[in-house]
Amino acid sequence: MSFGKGCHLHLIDGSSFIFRAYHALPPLTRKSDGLPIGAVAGFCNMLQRYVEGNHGPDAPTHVAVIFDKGSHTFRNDLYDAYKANREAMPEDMRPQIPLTRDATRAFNIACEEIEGYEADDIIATLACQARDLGGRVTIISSDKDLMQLVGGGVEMLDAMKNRRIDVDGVREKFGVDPDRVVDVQALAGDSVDNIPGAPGIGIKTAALLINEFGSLDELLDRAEEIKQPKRRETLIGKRAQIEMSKRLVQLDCDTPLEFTLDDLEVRDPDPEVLLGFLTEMEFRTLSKRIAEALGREAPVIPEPAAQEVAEAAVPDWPAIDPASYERVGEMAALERWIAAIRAQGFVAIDTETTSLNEMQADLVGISLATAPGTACYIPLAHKGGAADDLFGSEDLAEGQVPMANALAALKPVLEDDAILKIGQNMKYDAKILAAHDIAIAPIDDTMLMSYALHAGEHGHGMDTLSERYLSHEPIPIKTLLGSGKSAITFDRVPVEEAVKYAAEDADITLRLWHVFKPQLHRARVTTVYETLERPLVPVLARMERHGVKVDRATLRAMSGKFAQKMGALEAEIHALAGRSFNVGSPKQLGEILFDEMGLDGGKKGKTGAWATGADVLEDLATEHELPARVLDWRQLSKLKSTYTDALQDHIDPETGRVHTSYVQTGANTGRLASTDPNLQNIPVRTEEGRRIREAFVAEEGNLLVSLDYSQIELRILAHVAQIDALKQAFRDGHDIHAMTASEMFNVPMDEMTPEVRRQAKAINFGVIYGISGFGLARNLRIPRSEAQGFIDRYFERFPGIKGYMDETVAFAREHGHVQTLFGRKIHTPEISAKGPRAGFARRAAINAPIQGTAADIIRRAMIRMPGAIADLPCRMLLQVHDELIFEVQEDAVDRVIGAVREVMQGAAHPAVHLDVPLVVDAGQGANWAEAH
DNA sequence: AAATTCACG
DNA sequence: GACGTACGTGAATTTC
Repeated sequence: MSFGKGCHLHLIDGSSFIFRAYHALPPLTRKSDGLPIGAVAGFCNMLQRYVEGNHGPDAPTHVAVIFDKGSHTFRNDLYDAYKANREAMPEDMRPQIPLTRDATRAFNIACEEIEGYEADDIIATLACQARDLGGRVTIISSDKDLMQLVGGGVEMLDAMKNRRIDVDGVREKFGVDPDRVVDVQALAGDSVDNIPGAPGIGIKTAALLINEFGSLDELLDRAEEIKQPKRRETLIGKRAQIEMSKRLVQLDCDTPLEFTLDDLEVRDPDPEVLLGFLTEMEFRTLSKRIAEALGREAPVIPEPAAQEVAEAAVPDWPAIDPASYERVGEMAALERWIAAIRAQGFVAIDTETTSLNEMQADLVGISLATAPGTACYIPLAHKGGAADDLFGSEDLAEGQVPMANALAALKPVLEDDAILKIGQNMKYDAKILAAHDIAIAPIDDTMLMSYALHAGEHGHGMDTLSERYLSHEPIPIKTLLGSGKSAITFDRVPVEEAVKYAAEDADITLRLWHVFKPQLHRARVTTVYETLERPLVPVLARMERHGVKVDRATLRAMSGKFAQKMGALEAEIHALAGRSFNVGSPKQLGEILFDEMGLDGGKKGKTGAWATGADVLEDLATEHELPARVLDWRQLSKLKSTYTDALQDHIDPETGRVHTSYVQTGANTGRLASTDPNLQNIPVRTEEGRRIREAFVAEEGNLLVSLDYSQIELRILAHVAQIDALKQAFRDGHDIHAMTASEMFNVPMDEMTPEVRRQAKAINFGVIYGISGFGLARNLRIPRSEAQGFIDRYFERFPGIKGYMDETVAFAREHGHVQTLFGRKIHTPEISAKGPRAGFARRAAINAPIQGTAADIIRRAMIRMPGAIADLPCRMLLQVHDELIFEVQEDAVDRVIGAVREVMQGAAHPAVHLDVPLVVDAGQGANWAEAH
C-alpha cells in the first residue's frame, strides 16, 4: 500500500524506549554468559505490549522505530557544548544498544537510523512527509522536544502513561500552540540538553512573552518595550544566544532519507525469527508469552547450572488445562480425593459462593488441587433449570453431593493439624467455612506470601500473580457471571463451566504456593510471613464475622437533620451566586467563583479545571460568603452520603451489626485497609462529625472500650534514628511537641504558647512524612522560606534525623527496598526514577519503615490478643491503625483494659527492644464517641 | 473509568 | 532555573 490518505504512521522513539527499559528493570544478565540484557528485556517487553495494543480502527498501517546514530551532529557544529553535560551512558547499557536494533528487526518492525543525525530529526522528517501526504501520525515518545511537531494530524503518545498528547496537550505543557513551541524552548533553554536560552526565563515566562508578542522574532525586535528592566536587558543582550538556542531546538524536516514511507508498512513478525531471537537472549517468560500470542509452542531454553527453583519448576509442570479437571459428583469420588489429600499432607482449596460479602454469601462449591494439573471441583448448591428458562429453577442441579454429607466428610481434613490447607486470600474461605462450623487450620496463603515477598512491587490478586509468575491468564469470572445488571450468581453457572473455572483457581493457587514457598526463605521474609501475616488471618476473620453494633435509628435521625440543613444552605448558596447550580459539582462551582464572580486566587489543575478544594475555599471564605457556605454544605454532604446514609446500608439484616472487611495486603507498609464499609475513617476531628460515632454502640450490658498507642510513630522515629533528646523526653513522659518547640525556638517550657507548639507538632509529623519546605509551608500556611528555615533549624538541633533520612534513602537505592524493625520489606522500585516521581519515592521510603514498624507492632498485639482475653467476657471488634476497639461486659472493663494494655505495650517484645516505652491510653463508654 | 474531594491514622 | 511535593488509605460524586 502506498502511503497516503487513510494511512496511519507510528514513529517510535527508540532511545526513549531503551532508557526507560534500562531504568525500569534491575540489572539482569544472561544466565549462560553474564551478558547484561535488562534493557533488552524491557525493550522487548515494551515492543510486545505495543504490538498487543495495536488493534482496532486506530491501528497503524506503517510503523518504524527510530534510533540516534553517532554522537556528532550539525548541532555540535552550531554549539560545541550541545548535550555536553549529559552523563556518560552506563557501562552495562552500551553493549545492549545494538541488541535493541536486533530486537526491533526480530519483531519485523522497520528500524531506521542515519549517521550524524538525531532520531528526533528523522522523526520530524517522516512526520512532515506523512502529514503532507494526508496521513495520520502518532509519535510514541514523551520527549518534549518532539511536541513542536504536533498538529495537522500529528499526535504524540506517552506509552508508559498511555496518554495521547494533541494540540491541547502541547498548549498545557508549553502554554503556546505547537508552532510556537520552539520559540518558548529557545527562551527557556533546557538543562538536560545544555541549551542556554535566556537566563532567568523559564517556560512560564517564555509562554507569557510569546503570547504577548506573537513570535520570538517579534519579541526580540521589540524587546525595548518590555517593562521589567532585567528581562529587557537579557532579551537584548543575549539575542544571539537565544537565536542560536532556537536553531538547536528546531527539528530538521529535511533529513536526507535512504528509504521512503512505503518501506515502513506494518508487517507480521516471522515467528521463527522472533522466537529465535528471544531464545538466544534466554528470555523465558517473555518467549513463552509471545509464543502463546503467535500460537506457537514455547521454545525450550536450557537452564544453566545454578537453578532458580521457581523458573526451573515451571517447565516441568503440565500446562494449565481447564478441560482436564475432574467434576466430583458423588461421595465415592470425594472419598478418593480425601484419601489422596491425607496421603500427601497438603491441598490447595478454594470456595465458590453467591457473593463477595462473606456474611451474605452462600456456599456453592469447593475446588481442590493436590498437584499442578491435578484438580477437581465439588459442586454443592448449583441451581438446575433449562437454559431457556430466564429465571432458572430453584431446584438443585443433578449430580451434586448433598452439601451436609460433603462437608461432614471434608471437615476432619480441613481441621486436621497434620494437613496444610493452601489458599489465595484464605480469610475469605475461612469465613465461609466458619459459617458451616468448620475451623480451617493450619493454612498457607499465597496472597500473603506474595505480600511478604513483593510489597511495593505489584498487587497480590490471583490474576496478577498468575500472569506474573505462571505466565497464565486465568479464566475471567466475568465470562461466567456477566457484569452489570445482567450479572448472575455463581449458583446459576452451569456446572461444567464452574468446574473449569473453580478447579483452575485451585490449580493456580497450588502452583503459586510451589513458586513462593522456597522464595520466602531466600528473601529472608519467612519470619514476617509466619509471625505477622499468617496468624493474623483467623484473628481478622473472627473480628469481621462478629461485627460492631450500629444503631440505625441514630443514623436515620442524623441523616434527616443533615438533609434539612443542606437544603437551607443550598438555597442560600444559590441566592449568593445569583443563579441555581449543582453545589456538589466542583466544575460548576469553579465557574461560578472564578468565571462569573471573578474572584482571584483561582488555580487550574492539570486538566484545566478550577481547583475548589477545602484549602482554596478557606482562603476565599475570608472575603466572601459563598465559599464559606459551600464548605459547610460539603461537610454535611460528606457526613450524610458517606456515613449516615451508607452505614445504614451496611447493617447486616441477620446480625444487626456492621461487618467490615480488612484487606491485609491493602497498604504497602503493613497497615491494614478497611473496606465495605471503611471503618477506619469514621469522623472524629470535628464536633459534628464525631457524633456519628454515637451510632456505634455496645450490646446491652456491655461497654465499648478503646485503647490506642500514644505517639507511636514518633516513638519509633526516636528509636530508629537514635535521637537521645527525643528518647529521653518520651521516657520522662514529657509533651513531645512542646519539647521540640522549646529546643527549636529556644522558648522555655513554661513560656510555651499554643501557636509555637502547633508549629513544632507540624514539623514532627512532617519529619515522619519525609518533610519538604513546600509541604510544611502549605500545612502551616506560612511562606516557604520560613518553613525551610524551621526545617533547617530542626535538622541542626536533631542531626540524627537528617542522618536517618539520608541513610534510609541510600539503603533503598542500594537494595531496592526498605524494611521495618521486624524485617518486613517494602520495595521501592521508583527510588531511582527521574522527575517528580523521585520525590514521591524518596518520601515514601522515609515513611515506610516508621509507619510499617508501627503496623507490625499492633499486628503482634492483635495476634496475641485472643490468647490474652480468652477468659474475659469481651470481644475485639475493630482496628484503626493505632487503636483497638473492644466490646466488653460492663463488670469486666477494668480487667480487660489491664490485660489489653499489657499486650499492646509489650507487643514489640521479645523480637525488638525499643529504647522508648510504648504508652497506651484507654477510654470507655456506651458508644464509640464516649470510648475514644 | 478518571478526576475531584474529603474522611481517618 | 523550574517543577511539583508532605506518608498511608477508601468512598461518594461528578464528568467524560
